[in-house]
Amino acid sequence: MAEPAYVSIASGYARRIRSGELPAGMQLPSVAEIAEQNGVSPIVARKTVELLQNLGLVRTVQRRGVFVTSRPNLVRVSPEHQMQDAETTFGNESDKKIRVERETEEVEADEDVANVLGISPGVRVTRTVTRGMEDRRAISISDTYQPLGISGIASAEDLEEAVSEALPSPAHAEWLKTSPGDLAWSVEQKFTDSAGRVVMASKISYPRDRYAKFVFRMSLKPAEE
Amino acid sequence: MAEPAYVSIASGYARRIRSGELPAGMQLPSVAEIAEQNGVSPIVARKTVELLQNLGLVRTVQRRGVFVTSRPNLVRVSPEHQMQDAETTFGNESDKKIRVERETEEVEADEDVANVLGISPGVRVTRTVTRGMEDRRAISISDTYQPLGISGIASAEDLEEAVSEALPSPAHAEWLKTSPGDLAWSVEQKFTDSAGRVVMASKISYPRDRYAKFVFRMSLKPAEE
DNA sequence: AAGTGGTCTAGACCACGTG
DNA sequence: ACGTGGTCTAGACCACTTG
Repeated sequence: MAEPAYVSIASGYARRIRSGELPAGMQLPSVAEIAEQNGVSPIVARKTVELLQNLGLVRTVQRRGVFVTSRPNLVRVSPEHQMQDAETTFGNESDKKIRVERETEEVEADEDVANVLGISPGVRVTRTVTRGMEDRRAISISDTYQPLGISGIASAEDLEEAVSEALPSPAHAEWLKTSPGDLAWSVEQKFTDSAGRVVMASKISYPRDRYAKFVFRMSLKPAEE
Repeated sequence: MAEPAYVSIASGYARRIRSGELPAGMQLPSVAEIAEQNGVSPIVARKTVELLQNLGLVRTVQRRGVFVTSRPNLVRVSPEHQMQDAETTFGNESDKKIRVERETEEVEADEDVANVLGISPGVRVTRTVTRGMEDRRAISISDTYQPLGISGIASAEDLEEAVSEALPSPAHAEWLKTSPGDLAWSVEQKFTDSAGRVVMASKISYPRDRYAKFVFRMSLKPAEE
């Protein structure tokens, strides 16, 4: 039960990236070159790159090459409110300019949305699409739903967030510029008020190659009653 | 830019699994059969299975086959305290018997541990290994470090958790029975007291095929000061 | 003995970005 | 025109499980 070739080759690159020998933005050898240098077939070299990609250490750009991730430690700190300003969400994590754009419209709730909000399908709700970018690269996109007449989360008392990996919706995939079949980080948020009503629900997608970790900070002190 | 074959084949299986047509525990056709049935080569059929695996819908068992995940909705609810009893951690999520075993020893802090706890390398600390299993299957393993003389988290005021995917340590991989190169969910916990001292730090690994989501619940009400 | 997943070889074509 | 990542074919061997 020896270590597969692609694991040991990837370990070498991982060590050199973590040590700083291969700095952010540097281009790695092409798949063909990795294959040649290590005496393996291209398909094994490709698995090497896939593993490094899943580890968040490199990202591949179609028809250009493999690059060391520019921001391996970008973290997403929770709680994040989709309606707050960009600086509060990402401000302390980045030195680059982050921009957020929003579009709001009134739509009829489909089955999923109705289910989350606890209303009937077809009822009209407010939908806000929020797109975040750093420089010119997409770093997030979300669909936020609220019952009509509610805006903001002032009345919210509790927040539940579920982190998973999932195939993004077509609209999310297009904004994040992910390839078909690529997974994305998915965070589903649910804000509830003291009566247990859901006042806001969001589904946020993040490109996997931009986030190394998801950080949650919480106080263990009891809330005042 | 059409959809790759392995994505569309996987979508079909995903739909049938989600609809319940393929129930939990059912064995999927073998890679060779999937290849034949869909008129593609085995390597494409294999990518199909890999995608379903990354979606958490199936899990593969070496030399036996591919099976629909038995518990696609098992969630890990935070905050989880490594020292608490198993029922509190997992109780409301499972109807099967969950067992936790612990081993505590005194060790010298290596560089990583010293760094997290804010002490010098070589200083002796308490290390607790916690292993969780459901039925006979491993569902978690963690290394918990505490400064000597502190036990429990009674003095902790804040908790920070970082979720990522990572290659598990050899000891973790062995317990979780993952193959070399397999990623695992990794949660790094840090409990700090009012003076900002780290009173407990844990690194927990979870097998990816056992957890569909990581859920965090938090109160938005201000803590009492 | 047969079947399985996991790894691997040695090729191939495509669409697209760069020089 | 060339190199790139992405996809794909048609085979192969291994270690192990199951019947």
